Amino acid sequence: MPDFGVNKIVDKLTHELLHFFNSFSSWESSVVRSSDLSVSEAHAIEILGQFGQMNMKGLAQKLGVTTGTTTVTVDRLEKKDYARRESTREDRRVNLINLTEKGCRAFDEHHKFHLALTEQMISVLAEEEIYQFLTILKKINSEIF
Amino acid sequence: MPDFGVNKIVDKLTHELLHFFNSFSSWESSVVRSSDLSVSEAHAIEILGQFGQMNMKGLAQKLGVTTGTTTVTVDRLEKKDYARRESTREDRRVNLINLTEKGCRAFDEHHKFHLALTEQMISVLAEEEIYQFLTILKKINSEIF
DNA sequence: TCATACAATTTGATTATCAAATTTAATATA
DNA sequence: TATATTAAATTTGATAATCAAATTGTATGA
Repeated sequence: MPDFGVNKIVDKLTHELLHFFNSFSSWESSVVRSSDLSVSEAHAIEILGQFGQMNMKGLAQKLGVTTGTTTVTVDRLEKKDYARRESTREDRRVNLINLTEKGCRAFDEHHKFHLALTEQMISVLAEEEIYQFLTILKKINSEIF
Repeated sequence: MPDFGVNKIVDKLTHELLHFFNSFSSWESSVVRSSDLSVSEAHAIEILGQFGQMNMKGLAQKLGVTTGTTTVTVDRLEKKDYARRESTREDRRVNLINLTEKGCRAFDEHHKFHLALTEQMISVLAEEEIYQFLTILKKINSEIF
């Protein structure tokens, strides 16, 4: 027997999630377009800044693209001096990708925008909703994504 | 005088938001790649299915891209019979974009994935958190995005 | 009527992406 | 030890996505 109350909330939540995601997406690209970086370059810097150095495969996974695509992106980041490859002794097939100092600065710069957006979100929420939001996102991130 | 309690929660929330957004993003592209549609085509169908027919400019805005890009996307959707342009009598410059029957089916198909994802999210939340999440997203969407 | 504004398209270039093939290195096993 | 297998990264060849700027066709206000 269907529970219409629950079904309705699934629809509503889906709608709000889509709105949220699409808006976040446009916001992100407009922020990036105002910088020296392309969207995929910025995305890679964001991952590297957040998680620290990693190999091509890991970066590709985090970016959700193939390693071929990631090779191209990292090529460009190296050319522009935002990142560099470092080969490891343990396994000479592996390249560890690091942010350069310029890359770290770009990360901080970009991250400030994210912090500002979060502040904006917080400003429209009640005190307890802020903590609820954090709790909810943590649960979803750890158990689903 | 800085409030360290609040600053810390901004950082945490930003971190979780980024994780959430990036995961949602990869999820979306892997869902799309398993279909006949490209990412931008799917995105356009998603907007049209959600909001109904709209003109090129409106669609471009929702997609967060230029009208030139949108023209190309709609060209492809028309070629594949997912959407069609309809010119209006009131203003012959304007094209209203509609989903075809095939386009509507594709939207439903894709939307089912979104509903399933939302169900998954709901399944890890407590009853009251589901409503909190909806309330929070509504506030952010209406007041910020 | 005519200048201005506007919606959409086109143009020309760059960037993003994939799947598949290739290269190079590590590892297991016969 | 030789050799087959697996694995990381790159390259290749093709297509898709995107932008800014120029263009086209239409509306509208002075």
